[in-house]
Amino acid sequence: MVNSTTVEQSCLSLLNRCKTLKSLKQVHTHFFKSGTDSDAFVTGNLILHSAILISDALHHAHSLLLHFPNPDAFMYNTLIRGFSDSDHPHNSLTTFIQMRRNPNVKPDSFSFAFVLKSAANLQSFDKFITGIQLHSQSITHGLDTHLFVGTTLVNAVTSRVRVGCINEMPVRDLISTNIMIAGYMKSGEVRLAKSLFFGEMPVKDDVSWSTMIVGFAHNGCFDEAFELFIQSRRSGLRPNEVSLTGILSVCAQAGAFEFGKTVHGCIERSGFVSLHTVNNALLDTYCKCGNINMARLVFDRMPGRKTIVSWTTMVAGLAMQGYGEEALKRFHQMEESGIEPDGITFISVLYACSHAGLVEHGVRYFSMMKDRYGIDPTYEHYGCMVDLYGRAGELEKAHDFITKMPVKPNAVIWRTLLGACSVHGNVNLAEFALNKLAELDPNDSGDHVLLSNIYAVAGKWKNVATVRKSMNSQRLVKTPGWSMIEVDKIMYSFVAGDEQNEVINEARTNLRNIMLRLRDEGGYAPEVIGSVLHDIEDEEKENAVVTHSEKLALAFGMSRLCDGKVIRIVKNLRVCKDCHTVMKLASKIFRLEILLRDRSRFHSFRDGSCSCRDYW
DNA sequence: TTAGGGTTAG
Repeated sequence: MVNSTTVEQSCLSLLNRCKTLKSLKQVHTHFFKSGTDSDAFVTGNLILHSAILISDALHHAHSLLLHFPNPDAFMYNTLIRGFSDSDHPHNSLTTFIQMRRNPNVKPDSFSFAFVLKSAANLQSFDKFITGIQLHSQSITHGLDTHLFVGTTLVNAVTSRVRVGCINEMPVRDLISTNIMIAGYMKSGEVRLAKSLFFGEMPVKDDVSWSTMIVGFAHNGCFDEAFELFIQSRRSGLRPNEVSLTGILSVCAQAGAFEFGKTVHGCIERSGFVSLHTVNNALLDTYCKCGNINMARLVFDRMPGRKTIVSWTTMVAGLAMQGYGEEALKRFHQMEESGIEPDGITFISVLYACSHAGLVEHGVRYFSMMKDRYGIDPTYEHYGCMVDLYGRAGELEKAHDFITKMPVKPNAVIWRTLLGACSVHGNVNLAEFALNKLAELDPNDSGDHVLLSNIYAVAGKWKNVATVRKSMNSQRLVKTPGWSMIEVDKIMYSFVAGDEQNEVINEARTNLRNIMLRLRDEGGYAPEVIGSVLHDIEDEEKENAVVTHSEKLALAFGMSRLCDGKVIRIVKNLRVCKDCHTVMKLASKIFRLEILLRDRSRFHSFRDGSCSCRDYW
């Protein structure tokens, strides 16, 4: 008699040799003939191989599950995970719901962890939670077939219930709890992640800490991220390759140069300085913090052969700071070193051309990408080309390029054209682009604000009023602008129209004095026309413009940072023209170096001028 | 018995 363990082991070894769906089906036929295909372990592994280990076999895994008489939790879990990485991630959620409907199966920690991850990636966390909640209610009430009963119950779901629902998990081990924290963080549920991490995890590992740290940053809570990193060090946790790249990415996102330098020191001491991943993250941090000299140093001293990520990061970093020629030089060095560029490299190359006004070069690189390297352009590449022509003021060429694109232009493409129209004041083309945007993505308030600004600059006040009215009726709210500045390794953020507090008051007081000196010594007059504030009095206009968040950050930095230090500001939106003028004047009158990272590039202000050459 | 987590280039 054959031992069942032996049968299962031989089944596994057969499956492990399968690399294609075809060979898997042959093995399946073999199982069928020997009668082992009715075994749950065998089918479970068939599903695992088709859903995860072999490409393009997910549909086969699904059909295996559908045809198996009594599928178990392992099979459902495997399929939930398989769908989460597929073209139809939503099927993870439906598979989970099917599992809940099967009275013979109970979800375990794997089920919750996998489906939560999918839900977070789909950004449908609320639907997922609501779905589970409603479903458990509907089971109790005998309404199983009506999964989503209605909005009344949806509205009744409170945070307390959400936590309760996650507590349904029968087993909660360390790994699944870590995945849940990541899921909460990705879906913006910082409070729930914190309550799990601080309240319900007596045992944490390095992944738990890292998940929290990068999760905080993902939600804009940079101070909490840095604080937790410090706490993790204090509690004796030794950093590793992944946690270091993680904290560096937090510094890069925040533009936290001082904290980044501390982490750099920690890397030098820990011996992780020889790792490519860590070096690449460090390089990116210096680029995103605007310190191109440190970035060059890290890049040039990188041990061993540089990877495509190292080269592309360097090219992108140079491009962002307006060093177009050097970015292209590095690109050619990359080619010479035998590393073949990919689509992402070309995005950086095209970006470099566009921000340095190198139109002809950009056109050549765009052709080279396809002709020499066989890379098909994506929407991002097309977007770069529209930006390239648009920035250079060749708006008709930009429009012409869009009409000749082999794919249907998306909202980003039209938005890029709209942005260019705004810079160059082309009202007709702007209206045309906005009409396209109204079809594709009508809810973006930024688009309406841009058009309204274009009308304002052209003096078309009636049109401005119409746009504002339509924004109000559609309840479109402007994205609030914020700026951050790092002082003594602490990130201070400023939001226009923020409530009063000590920091804001300090910034406001200092700002008033700064503005007076700019007016008296620099001849500053506020830029009010383009600020969509035509319907209020002049004096109010000035006040409203004056309090843009980057000005508050500047004033705060000037009062807190010692002389000679570069003022580094990070802003979430594009800098407005008036703030740009203020930064230029301030750099001259107060003999300051100001570095402003906005949504699209770096502005380096020195002695009254900016590295963007007033073009952004 | 089979499975799972945090990170780096636009």
